Amino acid sequence: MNKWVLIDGNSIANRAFYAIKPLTTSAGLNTNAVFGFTTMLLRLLEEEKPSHMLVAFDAGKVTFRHKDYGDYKGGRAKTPPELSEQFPLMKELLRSFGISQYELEGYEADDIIGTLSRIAEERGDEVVIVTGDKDMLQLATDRVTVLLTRKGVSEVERFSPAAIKEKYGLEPLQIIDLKGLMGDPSDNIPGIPGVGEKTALKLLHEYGSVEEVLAHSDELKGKMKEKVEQHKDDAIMSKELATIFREVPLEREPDELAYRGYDPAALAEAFRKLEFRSLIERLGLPGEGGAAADASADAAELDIVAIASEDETDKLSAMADALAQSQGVYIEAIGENPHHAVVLGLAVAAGGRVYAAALEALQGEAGAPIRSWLADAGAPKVGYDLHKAELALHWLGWELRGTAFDVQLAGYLLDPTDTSQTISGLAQRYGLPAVPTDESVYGKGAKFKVPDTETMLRHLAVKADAIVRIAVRQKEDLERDGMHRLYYELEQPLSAVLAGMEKQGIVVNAEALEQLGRELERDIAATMTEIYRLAGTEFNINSPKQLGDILFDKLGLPVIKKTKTGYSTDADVLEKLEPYHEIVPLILHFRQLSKLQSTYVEGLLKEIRRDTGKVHTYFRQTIAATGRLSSQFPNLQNIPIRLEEGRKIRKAFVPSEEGWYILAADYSQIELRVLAHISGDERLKEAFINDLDIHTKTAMDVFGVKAEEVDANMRRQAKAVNFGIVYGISDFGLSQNLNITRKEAAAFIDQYFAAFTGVRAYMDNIVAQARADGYVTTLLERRRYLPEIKASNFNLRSFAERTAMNTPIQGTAADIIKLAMVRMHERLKEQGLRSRMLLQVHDELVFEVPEDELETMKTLVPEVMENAIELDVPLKADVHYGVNWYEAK
DNA sequence: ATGGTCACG
DNA sequence: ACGTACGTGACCATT
Repeated sequence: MNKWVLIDGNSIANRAFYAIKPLTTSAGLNTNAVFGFTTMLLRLLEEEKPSHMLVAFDAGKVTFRHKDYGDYKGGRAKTPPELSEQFPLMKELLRSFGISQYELEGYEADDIIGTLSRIAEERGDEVVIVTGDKDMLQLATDRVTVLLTRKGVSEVERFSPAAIKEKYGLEPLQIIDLKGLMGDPSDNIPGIPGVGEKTALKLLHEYGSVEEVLAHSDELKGKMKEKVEQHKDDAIMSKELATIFREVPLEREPDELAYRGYDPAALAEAFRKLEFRSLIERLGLPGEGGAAADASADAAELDIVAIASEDETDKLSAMADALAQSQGVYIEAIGENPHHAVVLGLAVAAGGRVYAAALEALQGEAGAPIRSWLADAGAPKVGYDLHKAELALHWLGWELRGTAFDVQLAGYLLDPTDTSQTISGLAQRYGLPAVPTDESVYGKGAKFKVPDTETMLRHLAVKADAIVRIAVRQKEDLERDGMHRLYYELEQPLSAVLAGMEKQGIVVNAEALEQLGRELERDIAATMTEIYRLAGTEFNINSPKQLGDILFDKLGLPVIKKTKTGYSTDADVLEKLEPYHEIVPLILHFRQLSKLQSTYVEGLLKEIRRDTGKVHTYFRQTIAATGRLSSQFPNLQNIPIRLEEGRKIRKAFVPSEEGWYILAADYSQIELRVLAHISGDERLKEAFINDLDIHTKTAMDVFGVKAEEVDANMRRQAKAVNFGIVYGISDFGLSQNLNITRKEAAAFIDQYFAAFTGVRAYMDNIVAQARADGYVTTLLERRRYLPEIKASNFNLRSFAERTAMNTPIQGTAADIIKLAMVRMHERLKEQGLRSRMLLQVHDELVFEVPEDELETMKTLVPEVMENAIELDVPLKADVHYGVNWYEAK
């Protein structure tokens, strides 16, 4: 059977444009929408394997719909020039792909697709329609599936008539009625004012169509009745406008749309013009002049000396001699966890050559000069993820010092939202010679395999060479963006501090955890038995699906919230269900216990190293978009504390030496202090200068009462408002958190802003600034781009606005504690202290301290933390110590 | 691999 | 009208 893929070109291009970060060719031509469009085409070709394919575009400014309704698409914002200039590129690219495209004066892409899908269906063919426009769901049938883009263009949702029924409770054709009732502001289709999706769906479930709703308008009540009756004509017209016209006079024969694949040379040429090097490589397209664009093409230009074994002493000594002129180094450590990574080898770009040596070649005597070069703090190294390399080498007994520049770290500062700072990606960004991706060399997942040594070493060499070139460009960029000092004075030094903490590790007392585990086990078993008894059957309580069946189908409890796959059973929901059935609190209890058991008892026990008796976390410096650290393998930044049962886990975290103590110091209200500083709000500053209880103070101002009139509940609510402010407040979010109505939440927020006018001004300004600049910054000039701040999609835009409010606050707090860590590291060394910094938990630093240093550390740590930076308000750090982490409270 | 849930700041 | 609090990581069940 034939399969047709019909693409709504304008819709997909639009989605791609707003979803994908700005991207230009070296000549400055915008290509982000083309890029998104291309990846979408590639995925469709791969996944759908179409026999026929067509991309339809809107044509002309006036369509037949304008004849009936002059205002059609009236309110729509103009297409930005950055996008319009990309349409010719897309059309040209389609020719290179050999994919048909079509546009017809007076008709929209929808109508062309509607007509073709009808024709294809009549021939008995299968059709897949790809669009971002929900209206097109009206075309779905047993043979016609509609793929709607989600999350920009990276994901699609597949709609058959059954899926539409499930999601909206409507037949495909009723989608037209839906739009008739609710209208569509983006096309200036009026619908009935005051009727949104929720109301429209309710009406349609009841009456079935626009006509039936209008016929029964007398059954409606109040405002609704009034509106419907007033806007009958609008509803009818809106429905007509939303109806896709399926009789467009096409001048094409169906078989002209047959897709026969692309010519690799033509496609490669098109990609080269667009500078889509990664795609050329990903598809294995021919390079310029026809040679395959594989690693060897680029590597051929490199002068590589590959050293596979320690017998190659001449080469090894040549490598050792060249190290003095070394520029770039790449150390290959395989595996996500650097404490268990396997080092394959390293490559050094030096003196016009790249030396690449396998680990085996470096382990003997001939490798000694290379090992001492690695350990030499006076020998500067430019590399990629040297933090990971340092840890991986550590467990081999090798040292790595003298990190001068790291392109992964610099890449993160230049764009902290770019989740994969790979050498291949960085090379592409700067228009440098292509570097094969690690995936293309090693494969991934179950298919991961180290190739022959020769190939592996060549890959390392290419990466070492690229590092040097990338570094040059990044240094310019860091300077340009004002992040030079942030990099050299903060992040780069911090990297070594973190590696030191991670190598040190922290002792976890296995016996203590096992004891706790046995107690949990008893409680879990008893709880399970009771749950099964009340449910009348045994089931997997850990399965949200099975649990949902028991609670909502078997026991008939009310459904509070749904997830996309079924009933929601999260703690929020269960708490609301507590009064209905005695099984509910038991499930909450079970959840709490099994979380502790699996993640914190069993999980942590697995991470204790046999050789050190410690857990060695990996603090990642290039993950969090705000500038915070993250912690993995295990995550030691989320050890329980809020509930006493879980808090006991902390008793297992103990000092590594007899008679030492765990000392923990945490910033008090650092984020609100930062907010006071950057907003300049006088009242908030005043509160901190006088060291008031900030939540009580907030309650006084929000509720307009005196200090002694603030009760626990008022303080709790004020605290939630303060959290909300830091997160980029919304009335809905606050109402959820406090279990109050949206109106009440909105009133709190208004009260807050009336009192803290400087905070309101800051929130307004930062959003405006993000709009104008496209990014926000922290106090130390850390930057985060927010392209979605201009999105027309309300959700995307709102999210970006909240992020604009939150990131400078969270990020500045992160800057400050990072500064404190670097200073603290220096002070410990300068003062010859034996105390060791072990952990950072966002606003807290954890140390192990010998008894005779307790007094010193009790003053030194808060002093360093409080003076890490000078703000308009004082910083405050509290310090506690004890024989374990639990007692340090 | 993905989604749901829950631990932390 | 829209559907939400900001930032993470680990575990389990399910595909």
